[in-house]
Amino acid sequence: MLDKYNFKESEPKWQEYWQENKVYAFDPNSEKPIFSIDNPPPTVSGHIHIGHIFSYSQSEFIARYKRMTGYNVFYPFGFDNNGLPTERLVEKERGIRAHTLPREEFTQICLDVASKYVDDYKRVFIMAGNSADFDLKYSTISSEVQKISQKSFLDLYKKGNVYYAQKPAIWCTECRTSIAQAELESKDLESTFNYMNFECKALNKSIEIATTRPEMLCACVCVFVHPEDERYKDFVGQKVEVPLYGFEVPVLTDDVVDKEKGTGAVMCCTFGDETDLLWQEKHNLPIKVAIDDGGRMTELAGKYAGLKIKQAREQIINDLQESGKLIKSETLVHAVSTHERCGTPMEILIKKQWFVDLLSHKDDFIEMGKKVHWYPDYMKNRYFEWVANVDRDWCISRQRYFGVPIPVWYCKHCGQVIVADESQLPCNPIVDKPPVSTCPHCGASEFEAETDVFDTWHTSSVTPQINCGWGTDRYGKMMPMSLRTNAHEIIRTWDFYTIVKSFYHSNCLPWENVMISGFVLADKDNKISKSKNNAKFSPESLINEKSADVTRYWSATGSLGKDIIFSEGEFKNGAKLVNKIWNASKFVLSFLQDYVVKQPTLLPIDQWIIAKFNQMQKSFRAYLDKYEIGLAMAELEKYFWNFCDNYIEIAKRRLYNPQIFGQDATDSAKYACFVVLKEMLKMFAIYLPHICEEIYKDYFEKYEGEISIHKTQISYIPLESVEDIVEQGDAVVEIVSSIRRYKSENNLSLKYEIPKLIIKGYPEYVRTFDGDIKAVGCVLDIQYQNGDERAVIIE
RNA sequence: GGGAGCUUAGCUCAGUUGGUAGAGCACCUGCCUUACAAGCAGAUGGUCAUAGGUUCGAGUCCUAUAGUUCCCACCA
Repeated sequence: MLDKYNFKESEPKWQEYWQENKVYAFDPNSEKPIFSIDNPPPTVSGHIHIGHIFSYSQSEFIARYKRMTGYNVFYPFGFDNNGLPTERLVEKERGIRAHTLPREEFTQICLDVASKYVDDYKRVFIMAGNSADFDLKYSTISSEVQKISQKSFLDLYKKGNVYYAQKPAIWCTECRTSIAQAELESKDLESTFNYMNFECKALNKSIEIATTRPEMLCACVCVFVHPEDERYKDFVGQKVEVPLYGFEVPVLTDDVVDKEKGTGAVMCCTFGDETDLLWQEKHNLPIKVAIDDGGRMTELAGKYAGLKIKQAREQIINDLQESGKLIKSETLVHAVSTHERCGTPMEILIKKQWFVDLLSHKDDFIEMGKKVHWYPDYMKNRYFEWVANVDRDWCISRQRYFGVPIPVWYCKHCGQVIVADESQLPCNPIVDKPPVSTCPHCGASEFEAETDVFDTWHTSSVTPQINCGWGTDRYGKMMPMSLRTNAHEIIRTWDFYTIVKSFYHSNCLPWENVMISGFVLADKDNKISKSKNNAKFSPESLINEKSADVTRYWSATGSLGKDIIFSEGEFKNGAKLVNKIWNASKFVLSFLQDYVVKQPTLLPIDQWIIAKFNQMQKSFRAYLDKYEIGLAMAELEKYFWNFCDNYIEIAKRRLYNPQIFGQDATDSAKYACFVVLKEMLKMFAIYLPHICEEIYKDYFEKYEGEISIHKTQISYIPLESVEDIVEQGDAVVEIVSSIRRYKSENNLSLKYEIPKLIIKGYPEYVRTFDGDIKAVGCVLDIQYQNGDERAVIIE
């Protein structure tokens, strides 16, 4: 072995080796039980960040653990490179707007940009030592995946779980598309509460209303007051005049109105917000469209037509003020639902859209959620709460360009929906022909292609179907998958929609277990955001500077499901550990050149270190079986430092001096060192795959026979030992510790030889270790005495 | 407004079923000891957020309170 470990040389070398030799490949012909992981396809929306490394490493540890404990691990790697996130990336990077370009041209640019990013993502994940099987790579824009996504739609259509309807949908005026409830993000925005009078001619008095959206005045359909509000009793049933526009609207009552809010009288516009929507349906109010797809005022707004919402609002407030109609305007901060991708406040527009029925099966989704094992368990609450709060069906059509096409045509004559035939998939209705030549409903023969594409989640919600080969024999055998891994922010989207799809398609769970990871925070309060562009947190610079192993070590120090603070200290500990593993291995192996493995009669202290190893591994496995990667590593680490600081110290005199202690004693130490180091390295290989491979390839390969440490199996060390050997050895460490304390307190060198030591109150078996205590404690003579309390007396 | 997590040493956090408070880092002391000074040994340091309760016994279980973070709702 070399003197110093150089990760800069070692890490790329082994990464290449693993890829070339397909060390992590899934074996479809293996007899071993399958452990399948539904690994999240990262959204191709920009550069990979440290949060990716953190959460992907955590689930990757599980893949390695399962691989090394008897499973045939199915660990694919996908990339979510279609849809709005990718479009936004392309628009930003190229400085273009999708709707200003011909569709084909824009799609081609998206494909080019996405493939560049996919390659880059893959490169960085490999740099981080990720052990996914990249031969199982999928991309959500590929034709294979499009086929499954469209098949999912056809299946839902056949089963009546998806429908086409013209109804109010959540709309993003920036992205010019409908979006789903799950894509909304609540944001506190500053706004103004504007008070104005609606005049009632019949009563010759005015009703005062307050609104944050005065630009919607033109779409006002009525004014609501609370039925028991004494102030406005007279107005109920009367008509009032809308300021600036002059048309009249009725005053109605509804108990949703909050008497305390604003003036207690509220104008209802179609649609200013979701309450308006509720009222419109309940009171069957007329619909007036004030805002268009791109967020500009329509003709309805009169002189404000063509203005952006914000501009129109400013101008109308101005006009109200000038005409003396504005009573007052107060600033306030209120929660506004915005599109999570761009931060634009949502609007409600009536459009024809495709919806997946969620509302009639909420109970089933809850039941499914109960059958899944969530790690950590409390994270399931987020799922249940979300499902309980879902109040609209899932709108899956997007008026965008770069995505999976909705495989549908409409009869130009009667509007009949014609869906593609499964044999046509993947299908692009703009190019392809419908499966019928005449409309089955009216017999007409002209059709209009659907130009919308699917919501990206419509595709990513079928990753289990993609992974398990939906439609092939494999599917039945592989579903449900063993494990889904993701961070907590997409429980309500990815996890939820995946459960919905598996319920509708196969009435089975998509996976048995879900492992949730946290986020990386820069400090106690701050997320590491892309906008801050903090270079020191970039995965590449961390890996280049600190090594992939150390970066992985830091990922492992996180607790399951919890956010982690970026900590220099943990990187330091990781670097120390890697260094120590190297030095300890180098030292131990220097005594084991040309070693021939044979199990000798083991000395008690050698039995002790092996027995402790088995004990540690048991708890290590128990933690990993619960996905507690950090606690498992801590167990291993603790054992390792004990091995170095106590066991090696005791064993090394035998290794150095076979002529004094005899061949049997030396063989016993050699065997224990050999076997413990080998098995420890395998366990460390889960977390620190590079350095462990380096040592394995240099030394242990010839004993194990596998071409990589990552193809070996973690195992217990066979041992026939006396009872209580762990307690016995621990007692020895305790005594040695007392001697060390004495020397430290008396400023003595640790090699100072203590002339006489009296050990009181320890069990008889301690005498067995007489030689070990003498050697490591540097004691010349030991006497044993009985006693009630344990004591170590130095004379 | 509803829900969840967290609150333990100066810092970052462990603490499985209740049984004498733990680790790492930092700080301090000592040690060149024939793998490693990027090392080793040791010391200091905590009313386990607060208040009640259950119990022979509570960091752990129950109830309330406070602080904090997150999720959801609140958009007139």
